[in-house]
Amino acid sequence: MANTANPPGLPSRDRLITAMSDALQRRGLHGTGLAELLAAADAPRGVLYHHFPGGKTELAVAALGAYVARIGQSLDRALAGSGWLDAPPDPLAALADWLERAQAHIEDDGFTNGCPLAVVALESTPADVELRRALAEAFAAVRARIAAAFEAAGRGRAEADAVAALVVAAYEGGLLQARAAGSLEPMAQATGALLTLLRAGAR
Amino acid sequence: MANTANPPGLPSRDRLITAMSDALQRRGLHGTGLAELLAAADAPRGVLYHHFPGGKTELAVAALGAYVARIGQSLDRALAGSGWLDAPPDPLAALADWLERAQAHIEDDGFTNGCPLAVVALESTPADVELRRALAEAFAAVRARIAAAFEAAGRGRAEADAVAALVVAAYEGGLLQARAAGSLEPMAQATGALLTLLRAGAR
Amino acid sequence: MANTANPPGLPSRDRLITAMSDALQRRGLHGTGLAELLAAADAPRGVLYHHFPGGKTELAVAALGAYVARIGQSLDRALAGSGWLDAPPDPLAALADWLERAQAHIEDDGFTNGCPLAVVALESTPADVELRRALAEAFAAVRARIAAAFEAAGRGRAEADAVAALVVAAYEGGLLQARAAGSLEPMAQATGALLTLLRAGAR
Amino acid sequence: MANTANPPGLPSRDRLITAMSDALQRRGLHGTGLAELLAAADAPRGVLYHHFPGGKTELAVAALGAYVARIGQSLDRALAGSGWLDAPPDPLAALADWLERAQAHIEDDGFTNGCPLAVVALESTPADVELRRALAEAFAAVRARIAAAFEAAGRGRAEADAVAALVVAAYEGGLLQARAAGSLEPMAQATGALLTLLRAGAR
DNA sequence: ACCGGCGGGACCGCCCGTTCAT
DNA sequence: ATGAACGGGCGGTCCCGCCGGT
Repeated sequence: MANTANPPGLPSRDRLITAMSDALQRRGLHGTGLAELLAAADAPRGVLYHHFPGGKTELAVAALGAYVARIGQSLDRALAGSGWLDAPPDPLAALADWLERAQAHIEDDGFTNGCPLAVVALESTPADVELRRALAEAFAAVRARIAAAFEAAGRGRAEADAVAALVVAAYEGGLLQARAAGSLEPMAQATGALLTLLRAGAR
Repeated sequence: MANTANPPGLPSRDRLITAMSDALQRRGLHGTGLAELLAAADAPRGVLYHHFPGGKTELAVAALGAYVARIGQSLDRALAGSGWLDAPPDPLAALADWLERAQAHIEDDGFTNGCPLAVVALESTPADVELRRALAEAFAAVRARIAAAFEAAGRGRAEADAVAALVVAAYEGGLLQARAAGSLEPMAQATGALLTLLRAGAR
Repeated sequence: MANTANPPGLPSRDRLITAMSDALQRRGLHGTGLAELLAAADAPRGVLYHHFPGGKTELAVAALGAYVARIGQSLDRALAGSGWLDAPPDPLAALADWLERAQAHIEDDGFTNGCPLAVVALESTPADVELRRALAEAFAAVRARIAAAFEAAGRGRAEADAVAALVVAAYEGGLLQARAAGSLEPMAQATGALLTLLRAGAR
Repeated sequence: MANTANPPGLPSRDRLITAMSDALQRRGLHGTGLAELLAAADAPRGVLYHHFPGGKTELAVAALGAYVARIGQSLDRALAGSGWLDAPPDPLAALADWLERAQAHIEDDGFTNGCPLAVVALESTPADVELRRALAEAFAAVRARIAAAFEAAGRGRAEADAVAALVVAAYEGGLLQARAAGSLEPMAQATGALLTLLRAGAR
């Protein structure tokens, strides 16, 4: 989510994935040329097709995978740490914290970075099967993680799933409005309203 | 929002705008070539730069403007018609209706069409000043329309604004997840949860 | 030769000619688009083809004609004024003066303006008949004017013609080197050497 | 200087340079499209930007460099061979020979080929920094070569430099008039007058 | 395992010329 | 006599994918 610099110590495969992940957040898939990726990763043309025979698309899929893995861990840490000893965890507080930190990052880098999942979701067509499959899995995984936390906190399965979808939607839709506005305000409003409503609903 | 066919009766300028609007919903700005726009609008290359000296970007700005005008009218009709005679209007019911119809459309066309505002918001960078300005105004206008309805229904100004941001976010974030999933479910869950929470909050 | 501003008082036909003359001196014929000419002349597209049905080429021919007329007058004034009362005129001194003033202009505008005749001569091919005819006449007229002055000063016809050709060549070739160097030096050297040699030859 | 055919044995990079050099002599930089260059060099579009990332301009710079190298060698051969055994070399005779041969070529190809240095000097603006730098170096190198010969023949440094500038100017300005006239005459007159004056000046 | 070179298609922008209403 | 709209062709640039050679 932050604007990751590209440490030259990593293998070129990883550097390519990082570069693609970064580029997706900034300009999306079609707005990103291989040349800039290769330059950013300081890799020659050949290694891309060595590691990713499927070319640009396969690299994008890998970048999406890496991104979900990273965000999944981040959520896990936040939601798991929300309970104290045996006390029941409070996913709302954890979520509020997580969103707070995320928004701080977003504001810090001046709204240059969006969500790679979201851009690709909007740039791809149903014909882009690999991308769409990766996206479907990615979003499902994130929602599942959040839904599990709400279920563990006592909400029903269906309600937890719905709330998870709304949480993700509020994040993505808020971030997107923040980028458009060049200001955190709409995102802060959206997530704020969401948390208020959820807290009220939790009674 | 639906996939508008391009009536040859309209002037070429309008046909270009329609074509761009359509293309943005499908593949985004960078994924759309001028060739396909011109083919869809049945227009030669020269007329584009005659009507839009700023080229692709200026056309995109125009398309975003046309889109927001269209959706603004749609919202106006829905939210204005929600009151019956002198009875106080019910924005929640109106919104539910509107979302219902929108989702029906989205499912019907097989998730080929997203929101042009959202794609461009994610594909553009802060350096794309014209686009970002257009987007900022567009989203602000939509939020204002929704917020006004909630304010008219008795909510405070700040709360109405926040709720409006969340409504837009839920729509955009839900649509985006639906496209990724190739299924309406996540969007239905997100909007469903939103309406449930809002109804509960309204008491 | 100087960088002529475009007084809005003149008829549009003349403004176009001035604009073309200017542009030729800066970027040549192929480097100049009609759009910038029309903008510089503040004229709509239609008037160009009204006054110059032959389009860009015809306008260029007219600009070349206007340029020779202007430079011809300038030479006439310089060479005619070189004699005092009934004393025999001294074309060398007149030429030296003229070249001096020309070079001052050239240096002043930072080598942005070259000679329109020269550029077109080098950009055109034998197939560009109208241009080549205009150029042939233009250069011949200039040479004739100079040759006449030398003949009047007592040189033989053939020698005067040859010297005139050399004078023109030294001017054009010097100017061209000055542009390339971004410095007046090569032109000053060339014209200086020319005048020295001519003075020595005149004894 | 002559219209070089393009031997398919050479690497594509060299074929492109040759093609550009040729085209510059005929129609100048702006009058030359990449398509014809690529066709003449029998090269696909990609290789141009592989070898010349700076595009057309970088190729033009390379072509200017190749041209000046070629003409430099030609001058070296002519001027070096002008002395016999220990006899002092006669640059005037060598120059006369060289100009004779050059003009024969020029007349033979029907004034289709000019000097690539000259066209670019007149088509470029001070803003075209790479081109102008290349041109400055190119002309300076040619003048230096000629000046050295005159200095070796006993003329002073400053005089030799000035004469060299005049020689180059007479060549360029003469060639340019010949193209315009469609006849060698003006160039023959200019170079003839130059040599006469120089011989007289040398005593 | 790497990498420079190649291939040619497609990108967006602008070109110059014409037409048809004023 | 003006000027807006049109017409497509061509401008230079950069694209992504694939080979050879090492």
